[in-house]
Amino acid sequence: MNKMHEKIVATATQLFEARGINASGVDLIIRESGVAKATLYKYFPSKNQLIISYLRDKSDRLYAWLEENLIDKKKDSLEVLLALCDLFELWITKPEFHGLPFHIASVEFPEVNHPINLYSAELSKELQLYFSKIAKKAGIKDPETLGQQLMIIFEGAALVEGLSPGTGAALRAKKAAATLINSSK
Amino acid sequence: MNKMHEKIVATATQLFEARGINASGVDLIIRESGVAKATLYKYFPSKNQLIISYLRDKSDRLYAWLEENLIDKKKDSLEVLLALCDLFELWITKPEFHGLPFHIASVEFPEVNHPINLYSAELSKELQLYFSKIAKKAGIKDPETLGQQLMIIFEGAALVEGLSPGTGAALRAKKAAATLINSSK
DNA sequence: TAGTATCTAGACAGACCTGTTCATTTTTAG
DNA sequence: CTAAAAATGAACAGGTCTGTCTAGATACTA
Repeated sequence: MNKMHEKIVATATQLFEARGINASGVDLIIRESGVAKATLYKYFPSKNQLIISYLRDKSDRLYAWLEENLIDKKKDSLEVLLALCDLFELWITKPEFHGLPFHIASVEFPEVNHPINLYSAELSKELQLYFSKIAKKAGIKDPETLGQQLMIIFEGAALVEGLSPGTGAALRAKKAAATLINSSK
Repeated sequence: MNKMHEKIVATATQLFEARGINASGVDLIIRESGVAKATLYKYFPSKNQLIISYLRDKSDRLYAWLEENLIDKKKDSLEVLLALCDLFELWITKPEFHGLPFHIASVEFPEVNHPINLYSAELSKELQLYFSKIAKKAGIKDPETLGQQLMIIFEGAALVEGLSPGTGAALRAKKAAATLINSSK
């Protein structure tokens, strides 16, 4: 895509995840990215639009990373579902992980009709659908239920891992997920 | 306690949960509570202290409500653990529920050394301990693991319920919790 | 009723926020 | 090489934020 666009999103991503979205002002973003304010406002008509671009970008990258790592799995087996859980455990224990972006955004913009809250809800549903789709392919009886349950577990794990790092939350979440998958065959 | 203190915390609670913590300025809190700014700053030397009082108060009320509703359960049985899950499902589906307070606070103040982030982590550990304690009394083999897993599930459910209301997240979380409890006997 | 402690309204400082504008410089393309 | 397009830096407007301070009204206590 566009070089400036990318640079701004990359810098915003860093700042949003390190300091929070509301705590990362436009002046800080332009200083850190070395871009003029008028340029930022050329590519993003408002800070809200920049936040939405950041959320979209993070989701895209997550799905790309998941697909890349699931490519060699049999698409219609429990194996792929368990591999997905492994990947989530890996993802949320990475040192650079800072919580599910759309979830953080929905907390920072809690008003139900705020565009960022609405978009966060969309991304959340998207992720839930992704889980359910893979559960269905794996032959799970009620894939929608299991899909949502797995998402609940990993969202919770992301939270607890962030709040109490090093207490094994991600690993225990994965084990809980495995138990649940086995009970849902 | 003190009347002013209570009134300020009550108003702050309402605003924090409806609009977010950072979006609820001191000026708004005093206007809504009908208290002078100097009075607020007499009881709370800073807004941070008010936030911490709010977090403490919410936790206290939660534990009091849980204890009150668990009082007639046999303290050393699976029954009490399942009742606890029932109560959490009930709690997070209440219309006035707006997410786990300490979790929201930790997202709004993500810097790891910020006093509110530190206090949120404390409250999170407190809740995990509460789960583990009850799991232990219920005779669970590894109560610490199950305690954390249950907390992960209900934190996740609180999130998903908030982000996608009406999709049955809380109920499915409770069923997942029951499955997990049965596998941990 | 007198005196003390408490609360009130409001102005104020100093910092930060988003978004706009404009003259100047740099980059790009033919 | 030249002309158009893009990016820069800086100032500006209008608003918000936390926290301080003061002068006067109100409430409690003895």
